[in-house]
Order: sequence, then C-alpha cells, then structure tokens
Amino acid sequence: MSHHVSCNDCSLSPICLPLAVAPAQLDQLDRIIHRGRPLKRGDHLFRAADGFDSVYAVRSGALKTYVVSDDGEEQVTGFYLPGEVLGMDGISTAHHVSNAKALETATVCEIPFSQLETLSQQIPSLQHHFFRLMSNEIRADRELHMLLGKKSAEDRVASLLLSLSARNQRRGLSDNIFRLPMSRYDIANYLGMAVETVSRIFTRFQQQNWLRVTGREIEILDRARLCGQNHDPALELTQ
Amino acid sequence: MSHHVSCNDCSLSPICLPLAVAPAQLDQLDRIIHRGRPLKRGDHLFRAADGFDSVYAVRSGALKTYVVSDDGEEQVTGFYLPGEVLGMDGISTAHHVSNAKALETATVCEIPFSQLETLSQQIPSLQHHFFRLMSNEIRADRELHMLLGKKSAEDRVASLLLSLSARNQRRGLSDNIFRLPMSRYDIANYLGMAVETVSRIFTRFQQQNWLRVTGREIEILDRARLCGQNHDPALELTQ
DNA sequence: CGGACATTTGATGAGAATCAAAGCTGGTGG
DNA sequence: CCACCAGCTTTGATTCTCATCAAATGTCCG
Repeated sequence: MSHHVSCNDCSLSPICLPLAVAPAQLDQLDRIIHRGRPLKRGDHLFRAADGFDSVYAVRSGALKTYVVSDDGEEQVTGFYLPGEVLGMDGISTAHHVSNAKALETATVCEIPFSQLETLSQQIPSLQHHFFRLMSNEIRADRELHMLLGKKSAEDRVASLLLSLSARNQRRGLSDNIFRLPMSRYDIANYLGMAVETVSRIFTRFQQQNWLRVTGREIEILDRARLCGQNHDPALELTQ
Repeated sequence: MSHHVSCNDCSLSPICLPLAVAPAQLDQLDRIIHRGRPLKRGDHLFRAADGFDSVYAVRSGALKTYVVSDDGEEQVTGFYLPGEVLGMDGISTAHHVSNAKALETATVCEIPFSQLETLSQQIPSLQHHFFRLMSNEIRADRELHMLLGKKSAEDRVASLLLSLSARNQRRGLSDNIFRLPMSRYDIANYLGMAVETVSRIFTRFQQQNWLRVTGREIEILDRARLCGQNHDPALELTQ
C-alpha cells in the first residue's frame, strides 16, 4: 500500500470516478481502490487472456490498448489519458480481451470489479455512473466506426487530434498546445492507415498552417479548418 | 398493454435478459417491460436526439442502428436480431445518439432504463448481466475496429456472414442456411465499402464455391475457407 | 403491370498502401 | 558529457485495392 493518495487529494477527482460519489461515501470507494507502483514506458498493465479482476483509472501518463488477431496483427483500440477508465471490455468474458501498455511512465488506480459491483448496489449514483462510462465508450466506438468507414485519411488524423485536444481541455490543460503520448505508428494503426500516410498528413497540415508539429509537440493553429475539413465543395472553389 | 406475452412464455428467454434473473424474480422484470406493437419495415424505433428513456430487446424481425454525421452521411453501426439488446449508447447522454430502424417487420420489448437501474439495485445478477451486455458491445466494437482497420474487403464480408451465422445458431436456427435481413447497401455501409464491392465479393465467393447466394438467401458451403480467408500464400499459388 | 429500388457487371481512376531509403531523436553506456 | 545505435519519422517512387461512374438487369410491391 505504498503510494497512498486518497481520491480526496487527487486532482482528477472531478473527472474520474469520485465524480459520481457523494463526499460522505467517498471513503467507501477509496477503500477498495489500489494504487499501484508506476509503470515504465512499454510495461503492460494487463494482457489479453489475463484473468479479469479489475478495471483501471489512469492517474498519470498514458496507455494504449490493443488486440491481436489470429494472424498476429496488432490493432490499437484506444488511448487512455489521466482520469479515463480502461479494462471494461473484459467484464463479459472473465478474462481481458485486449492488452494495455504504458506509452510513457504512468500510474493507475486499480479498482477490483466485484467490489465495485457490490458498492454499486449500495450507491445508486455509482452504478449509474458506471453505466454511463460504458455507454460513453460505446458511443465513442460508434463515432470511430463512422470515422473508419466513411472518412478520408486527413479527416481521421484531424479527428484524433481534436479528440486529444478536447480531452486535454477536460483536464484543465491547454487545448491548443500539447504533446502526443503515442508514436506515429500507434496513430496510424489506431486509425487504420500506414505510418507514411500519417506523416505526410502532418506535413500537409503544417504547410497549410493548420498545425505546428515539432516531433510529438502539437500546436493547433486553425481549429476551424481542422474541424470542418476540406469537404465543403463551396470552400474548395474559393481556394 | 396489447400484445402481452410474458418473459416466461418467450422462446428467447434463455438468451435474453431473463437469463440473468432467477425464476422467482422474473415477474419483477416482467412487470417493467412494455411490449409494443409491431414495427413495419422502415419504421423507426427511436431517432438520435429523441429523449433516452429505454433500451430495447428484439423479439422478432431485425433492426439496424445508424448515426448521421455533420455532413449528412449515414453510417450503419449495428444489426440487431431477436434476443439482442439495443439502445445502450444513449445512457450517457440522456438522449439517443443513434437511430434505430426496422429492416423488416419487427417486434421489440421496451425496458425503461431507470426502472431497470432500480431493479438492478435489488437483483445483483441483473446488474451484473447488464454490465456484461455493455461490455460485450464494447468487445464487439474492438473486433470491428480491427476488421475496418486492418482487413481486406473480402475478410470483412466473410466476417459479417460468420457473425450472422453464429447469432443464428445461438437462437437455435441453422448456422449454414439463413436469410440476410439487410440490403447490400446496409452491408456495404456497415463494413465501410461500396455496394458494388459487396456484390462483387458475393459473386467471387460463389464462384469459389464457398457460398451459395440467392438474393438474400445465404448458404455457407465452405466455412473453413470463409474463416481462414485467402491469406495463406501457399493456397494462392495452387489456384 | 409498372415503377422504384436493389443488385450485378464492366470500365476507369484516385487515394492510400507498399517499397525503398534517407534523416532524425532520444535514451544508454562508456 | 558526449557518441552511438535502435527505433522513429520523413520523403519519394511505384503499385494495388477499392471507390466511382455508367448502365443493364432483376425483384418486390402496390
């Protein structure tokens, strides 16, 4: 029980699980949470086929999840930043179905799921919040489905950048200047494209002055264009 | 309260929500469920931006869900067959985020969500089952992510056929001969490809004797090949 | 029977993957 | 503290899968 920071002291509590729990009951939640030692870049938090016991909230750093197909291909399925919860895809199978790997030094809070279920029986708002969390994950997946099914490579990259931007803002950080925790490979894989294409798109965005890119440092210069993208036929004529 | 069939009498109960509820408590679940009048092909069960009140279990027929992007493009996000639950993506937003439309005459059971939450407080196995249902949806989305991100058009079509086959089997129907409830357009849209490509792939599968296709009637002739797909380089040489 | 829509087939083209190779970076150890 | 190396990133050339365009055919339903 080394790194004992209670939810009370955690700066993420307004956007993390405590959000759903009245101050009077926060201790109950706090008691079931384990704070692990930091993960180093490349360390696995869990692997597919590990028994499923817990979900995890990111406290610092960043992780990715990925699945591996029968023929050995990896598919990055998500990026997780501080305040976000991962591991929920294992609930239905008693074992994890994806792998979770630290993209950089990271700390997580472990939340044993059966205890969380018990606690949810006593705290309706916690049950509700957890349903919402999972629902949110499903909703995001629907949007991703649209992105992968219907959108161009440029749209996909823009969309990921805007998502990261919004999530930074949610944590009270700058939404215009931030650092990508993941490699171009991870971005490409997540978005279903080749690394080279991601790289070229960063270059193109930069030439158009929509973005300033220095390695993994990103500055968004023209959010409107990045949102709208170039699909508006009227727009194209005026350029 | 017209079409009153209780869960007790429903042939789907072994694969639907009642699966999670002890016989003694089934009445409680039964009482909160509304059985609506049948939907005709093309009718909407709900639309994005409708208030979210309920989730729905399919009793007969089939539905699709879809989202519409800012620029008006539709993306089919799922197909729902008897015994399956839809609408869970609306939990987190208080309104639905997708649209649900009947692909053919269909009946559904409406399950008011707040009552389901209350009941879940009393029946732990129901809470657990619902977590599992949502987790399952997330897991399926991860697999779809892989499909859209990494797999060829042929793989995608094969994979959808196998999924429908498995879901038919789960309902006690034939897993080799079944009818597609959706159009080629819906298949193409769901899988992120053009109608013409879907059509060509059906033709190709048929020429290889992996499949017999008559309109929407499907017969799977060579399941192994359909699963394995054509990634085996040795195989390609011999053809 | 007719018409709208669904499906199939063919020809062409575009976007992005792949192949190839040259910088760049950051972490490690001397 | 700096040099080195593996892995990351960029850029260019070529290829290929699949989208798009066009049009014929089929099918279901009123």
